[in-house]
Amino acid sequence: MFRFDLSPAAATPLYRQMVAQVTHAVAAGALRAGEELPSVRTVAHDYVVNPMTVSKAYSLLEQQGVVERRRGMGMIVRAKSSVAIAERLTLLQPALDHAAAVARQLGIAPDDALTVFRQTLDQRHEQADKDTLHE
Amino acid sequence: MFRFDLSPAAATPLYRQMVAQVTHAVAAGALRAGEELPSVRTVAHDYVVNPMTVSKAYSLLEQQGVVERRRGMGMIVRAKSSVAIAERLTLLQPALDHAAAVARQLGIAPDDALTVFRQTLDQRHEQADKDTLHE
DNA sequence: CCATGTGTACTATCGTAGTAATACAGTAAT
DNA sequence: ATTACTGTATTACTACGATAGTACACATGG
Repeated sequence: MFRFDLSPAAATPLYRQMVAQVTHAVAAGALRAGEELPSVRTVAHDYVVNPMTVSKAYSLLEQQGVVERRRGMGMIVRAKSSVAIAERLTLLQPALDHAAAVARQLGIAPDDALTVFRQTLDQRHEQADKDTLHE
Repeated sequence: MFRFDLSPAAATPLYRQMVAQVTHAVAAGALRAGEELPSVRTVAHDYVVNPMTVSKAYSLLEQQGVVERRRGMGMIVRAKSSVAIAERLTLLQPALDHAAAVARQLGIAPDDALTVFRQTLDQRHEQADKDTLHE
């Protein structure tokens, strides 16, 4: 079952965090067509969030065509199981644009920015591997 | 005189945009110690925002020790003219962290993310060069 | 049918953050 | 003192996110 990673304190609202995470998981193929999302009430209970907040996120996901709402039965993933690498890069682009803009404002050389980004990516991968072992 | 680049429609509030831009400019050495920032009312007029919004940004900048407020006289840059590359990279880090997190959620290989980031950086540099010519 | 599980509509309320309006406070030159 | 700049404190308005409660709609299995 899909697991969220929610930060109530973050600046980005909870329902947007959910939307982004499901969208990314579907694009990456971690969530496949036909899979069920956890029920509104389950998520609300597990993450101590209001059911309507979850429902709001699911509604948005339906608008985007990512999931299919089935009243009385739960939500299932609608999109094709995995998305082409090109489309996934499109989703990544905004984050990269922002990072590049900041780098420029700071007068940081592209090479330096790239080096640090490489380190950051490596760290995340190591961390992820650890997490996987613990499951 | 320093120029802002404000997007009223953006998700990040105006006053935070200002804080970030001044902070970055000072760190990069584009704004040097003793330089004056444009007056609250000037900025308010030029960018069609409320003077208090500008003042709020300036207050935050003072708290951070970046500028010095002088009632009746305007704000001047207080920090040393330029900051070590290491510290500038610290300011860049959050943006890179976010990009790396999204890349992982999307299941994008580090090499692919790096490649796209390199392209993005290059585009920004070309664009910046063009802008400079037009000034 | 009914109990229990799904998701939803609607309305009201609360808290917070961002922004705006007004009136005030300090400096400098005339 | 006056004028014309500077920044500021206080207060209020507004929008948005999140919550709460209630009532409803659909599916499934007993």
